Order: sequence, then C-alpha cells, then structure tokens
Amino acid sequence: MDIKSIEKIVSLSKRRGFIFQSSEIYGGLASTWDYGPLGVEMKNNIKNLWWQDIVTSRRNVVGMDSAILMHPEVWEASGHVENFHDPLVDNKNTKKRYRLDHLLSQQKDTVLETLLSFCTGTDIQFKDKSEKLSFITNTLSEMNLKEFVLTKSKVIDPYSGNVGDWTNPRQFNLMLKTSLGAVADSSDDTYLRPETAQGIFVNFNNVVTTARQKLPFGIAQLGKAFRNEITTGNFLFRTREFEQMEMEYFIYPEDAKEQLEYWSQERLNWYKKIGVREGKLRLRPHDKDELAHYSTACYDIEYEFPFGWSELEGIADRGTYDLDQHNKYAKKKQIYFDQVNNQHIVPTVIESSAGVDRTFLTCLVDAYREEEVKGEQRIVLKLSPKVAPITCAVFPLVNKNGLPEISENIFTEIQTEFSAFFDQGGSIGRRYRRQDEAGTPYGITIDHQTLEDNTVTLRDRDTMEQIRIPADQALSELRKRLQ
RNA sequence: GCGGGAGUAGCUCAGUGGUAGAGCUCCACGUUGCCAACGUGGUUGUCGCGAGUUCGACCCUCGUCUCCCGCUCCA
Repeated sequence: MDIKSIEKIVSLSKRRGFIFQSSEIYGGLASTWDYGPLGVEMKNNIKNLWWQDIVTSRRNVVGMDSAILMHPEVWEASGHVENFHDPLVDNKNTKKRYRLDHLLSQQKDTVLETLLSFCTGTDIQFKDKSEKLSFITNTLSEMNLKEFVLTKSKVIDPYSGNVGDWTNPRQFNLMLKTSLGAVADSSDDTYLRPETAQGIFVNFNNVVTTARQKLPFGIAQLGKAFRNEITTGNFLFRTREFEQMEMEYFIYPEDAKEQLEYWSQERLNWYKKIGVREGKLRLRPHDKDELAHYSTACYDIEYEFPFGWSELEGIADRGTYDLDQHNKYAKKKQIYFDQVNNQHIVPTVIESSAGVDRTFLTCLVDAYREEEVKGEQRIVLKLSPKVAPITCAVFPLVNKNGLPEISENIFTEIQTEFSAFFDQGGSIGRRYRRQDEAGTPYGITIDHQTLEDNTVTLRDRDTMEQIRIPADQALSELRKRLQ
C-alpha cells in the first residue's frame, strides 16, 4: 500500500458512506468523525462480534453499561486527576516541545537546585532524585509564574545543547471537563470518563452480589470515552471521542501471569477471527518505563498501519490498584469474600482494553485492495463477511419480464436475517463494482434462467465467480457461509 | 506546538483579477443483458471560512478552520 493510502481510505469512506467528517458544513471539527449508513453497520458488527466473543460465549464473564458521567471523586481515586495530564514546555528558539519531567530528568543537579529555589517549601527532604524531580515538576506546573524560571535556571535543550528560551510549564489535562447543573459553578465540575473501566470497578460489589460470580470472572463494557489529546490525527486512529471495548477479569493474585498470557492470546486471536491478516498483527510486551500508573505488566496488540505499527489494544495486569484506591476513597468497600478460603480479599485484575474505532480502521485498511480486472481498476474491500456492512446484495439482471418482482421477494426474505441491499440501477457490472467498494461479500442475481428453473446466481466478491443455486436455498446458503 | 503539502460538484482534479469547468459518479427514460457498455436528457457548488486591497476577488494580502505527511507528543 502506498503512502497515500490513508487518504484513499478517507476518500472511499466518504464516497460510500462509511465515515464523514463531523460538522463538515461548518468547516469540520478537528479529529471528530461521524459514522454513515455503512459505517454504523460495520461498527455494530465489530461490537457484536466482540460482545459475542467476550460475554455471550463465556460462562464467567458478564456485561454492563455504566454512565459516562461519574462522581468527580472517582477520578481522584483512580489517579487520573493526579496523573492524567502532561506538564509541557516549549523552547521558543528551537520550537521543540517537551514534557517537563522528561526534560528535567536530563538536566544537571546544579540546574535542579536552582529550580528548587524557586519552589516554595524548599526545606523538604527527598528520598531520591525521582521524588525531587516530580516535586519540582508538580510545583512549577501549579505555580502562577511571572518570570521564566527555566531560562533563568539555565535549563538545556537536549536538541541544541544550549540553554533554551523556555515558556513556563503549562498543564495539559487529558480529561474533558464539563459542568453539571444549570449554573456553571466550579463545584459542579465533573469529567467525561477517560476510560470505561472505572464504571466497572465502582460496580464490582453490585455485580458480584447480583450475578453470583466466583473468582475468576470478568465484567465487560462497551462505550464511549473521551480524552483531550494534544496531538490527534491519522483519521480515526487518535480522536478525542472514541469507543472502548473493555473487560476487567478478576482473579486470585497468583494467577496473574498465566491469565495475562491467556487473555493476550485470546484477544490476538479475536482480531484474526474477524479477518485481520495475521502477518499484520503482533503482540508486544511493554517496557517498564512505558507502563501506566496502575499497571505492573502489559502487552500491546499492534497492527501495521501505513503510518507504522500502532496499538489496537492493551492487555494489562492492573494488580489490585483500582479496587484498593476506591477502598481508600469511598465509604462502601469493594471487597470479595472468598468462600473457598473463607477470607476477604481484593482480587487482582487483568484488563483487556480495545478501541472500537481503531479496530474499525484496521478492518478498512486491512481489507482495501486495488486490483486490475480486464485493464480496469477494481477497488474492493475484502472484509470478513461477518464484519461487512452489507452481507448480500440482490440484483435483477434486467428490469423487465418480472425479474424485479422475483428479486424483491428474495431480497425481502434475506433481509429478515441479514443486512441486504437491493439494486436495480445501471448495468450489472456497475452494480457489482459498487458492492465491491462497500465490501459486500455476496451478490445474488436473478436472470432469465430463474424464470425457467427457479435458480439464481451467487457471486463471490473476492473471486468474482458465480455458482447457481436454487432460489429457495439462498438464505440457507448465506447462513452456512456466515457461520 | 513546529515544518511541508493540500482545500474548487458526491469523487479525482483543471482553471482565469471580470459573478466557474472536465472526467467519473449520481438520477430519469430508452436500449442492451453477467463484471464500472451505449444513447438522450438532468441534478449538484455561497471555489473551506472571515476580513482586507480593488470599480470588481475562486485568483492578490492577512487571519482562521480542516485534512494529509514528517517532527514533537502519546501514564
């Protein structure tokens, strides 16, 4: 696939009604996208395939659907208020931007001491350098600085090796704030959830007692999450509003390693099952310094996009972090009573956190092909039939001799079970090609022979070959192929 | 946030300081009848948005928004 491939995907998405830019008639809103008629079908298919695989087909995983808005203290407890922001500084000379803590970790001690003198409460003793660094970072970020202390302290820009002309640190909070209630008062500030996981953790007890689950068991949830990303881009890949498919699997602590491996494989296999080419997928363990504030081990499932290997999903060992935190902050405790060992424990959590939109983009990119057929270019989406927005298109070969009427009847029958599309406009070749671009795996054509022996042709999108089957077996044939 | 490229019909793009075009698509009718066939007719644009210069701006200037690529960033 060439370098313009993402543009081609964007163009096809719009042309066929997969994805439109949000608020397009007003000039668009950065990195927000709307799903069109084909897009929403395909997105629903992906979500249903996930739900089927994670919840429906498993005895010990249950689903739920929590609210997007949650009590502000949830985000205090989860660590997001403290950790989910980046203090950034710019060097006006080199135009480089750094995270303050990353930048300071590369500075000499004398520079740090100078910076420390600008902070209040300098008599604090620090255990080690990293504690000192985070103190300086946090203090400087929160101070309302009037002078440019980084420049005064002679902070070096690693890019140039010289003292930079630094802006003061600014906090970029990655959580989107909103106000509840009629009056916008700071006491009503709350956040749009940056992950769906917390909705599961705060309902842990509710689910345990009502679903009568015993360790190990999982709680799954599908829904929107919001992050005020500083840098967005790559079409659907990084957006501020996105949909997550998350599952928290609660286990005995000693099983953590084994379960992390198990779920990593399960999840990797799921992408293969929905038709993503195996060679474009990989499982990558996180380095220690990549780990999130809650995690002790993590795998990424990555796909090789035109813009490089990028994360589709993280499978993380969150330990007991989240439940512990809520137990510290909330009045009601989230604790599991282990009937086997007759004791109260806080279970360890293995989390699978996948992005719906990223999976959607993966499917599109992975399926996109440009082929040459009789000297003409054919653009085709070789989507898995389970993922494709339209399962089957129905065509009368000609618009006379009663063929449209017969076709309508077959279409109506197929529509009861599958997403179907009826098309009698233009030549038959044109209609096939339209469906190729939409990724429709099957086409049923009603021709003159149908009038004689009641058979129809079934066309395969990928091979473009046709077989003849009895009209009354069309539905069962599709059923067979979709299994 | 920086640098580069781009924004004109649904798509791909041409265009000129004097109120806009092509190909494809799409729709209708006719014809044909299995892989973007043909004929006739037809729909569609505040030329991304806002200012400025000008008698007059799609075109020049400034600002701004959006997309793509590369940086930076991405617990």
